[in-house]
Amino acid sequence: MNSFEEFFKEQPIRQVSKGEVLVRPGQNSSESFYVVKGCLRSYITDVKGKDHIYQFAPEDWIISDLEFVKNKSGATLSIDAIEDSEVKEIPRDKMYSILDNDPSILQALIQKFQNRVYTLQNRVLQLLSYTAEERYISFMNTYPNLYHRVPLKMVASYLGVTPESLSRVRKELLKTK
Amino acid sequence: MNSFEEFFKEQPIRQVSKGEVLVRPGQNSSESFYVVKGCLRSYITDVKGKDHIYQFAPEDWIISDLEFVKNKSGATLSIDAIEDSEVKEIPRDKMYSILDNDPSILQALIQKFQNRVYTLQNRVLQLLSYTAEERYISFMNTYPNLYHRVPLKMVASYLGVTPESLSRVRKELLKTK
DNA sequence: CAATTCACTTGATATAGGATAAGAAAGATA
DNA sequence: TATCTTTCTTATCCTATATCAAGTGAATTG
Repeated sequence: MNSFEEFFKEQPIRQVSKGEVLVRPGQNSSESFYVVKGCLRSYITDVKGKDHIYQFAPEDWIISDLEFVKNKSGATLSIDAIEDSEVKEIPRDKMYSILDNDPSILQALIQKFQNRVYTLQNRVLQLLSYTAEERYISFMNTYPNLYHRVPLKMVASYLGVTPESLSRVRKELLKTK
Repeated sequence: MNSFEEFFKEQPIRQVSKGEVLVRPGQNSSESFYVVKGCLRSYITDVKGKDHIYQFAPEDWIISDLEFVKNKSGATLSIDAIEDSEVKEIPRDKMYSILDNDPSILQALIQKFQNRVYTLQNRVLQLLSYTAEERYISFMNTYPNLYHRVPLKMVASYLGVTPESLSRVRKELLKTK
């Protein structure tokens, strides 16, 4: 065993249909999911009942609420399927057992975390400095295979704008080009 | 040697004065800094010449541009001192050599990354869903020892608002309480 | 395939926060 | 202590984006 991917591949495939919820807010039997086919998303629901998408996970991505380990307070992550999907899942405790002592696996995980941090950092900096239009363009460039596949309103939720605004942004872009 | 902290502690202390720049945009001899005394910050300067603070590092924090390893595009990280400070520094290659093969150090680093991701995630979710006022309150709660020590305009830059707006927010808060 | 729900667009109006400008306060320097 | 510089505040005006409200089209489902 020398990688997560291999570990995931050993797991049986689980079919999930569009709309199916895999992780619920507050639930603490959390898992990681490797997406074989389809697309998942993770998101929080704020106090006003509005969703904010934290991450999309199309084919070959791993998604989890691992990052919420330390979470004491309100923020509650959910994961659901936005397309009919096939996933392989690993419960958290099993996940940790993989990590035990093999330096090469640990190194690989560090690499993954570094990528994660890099991505998040870019998102923070874009949220701090970009307009809605700039963020949308950046999203299309960064995820060229995703933006036409995910409903506009979810892209809006990921970018931190309303669907109405994003619709207008898109209209403007079509005009200009 | 079983922790970063120990490794840092072995290094000699370097004095830096307020305003001194430790890492310049584009420079690739990057280092990590452990802050013994004072406070550093990392930030990018966007195309319009505006600073956006990515992180503060008061006593006992480690700050680096490690996270910018993969950065190809325009964004350029800088690190400077916002108070007269004392730091211990480790160049990147030395940093990597520490990580070589000791699982316990690797585990510790993974833990650090997990915390980092958790923090960044919270920041993303707050930027997506909070008003300027809510972000300011959250900042004060999260960093109670920092907000009164860092100039308001830097807090504003960290939160993604103008100093003028933050000043107004603060005024409102004083009224309401 | 009719019905119902969901996704997207468009328009009118409202608002949080930005930009600009100027002054007050507080620190730094000489 | 006086001068210079930086930080913070306050006021006015302005813009990007939100909100509210319909309407249209597309997709799912009975």
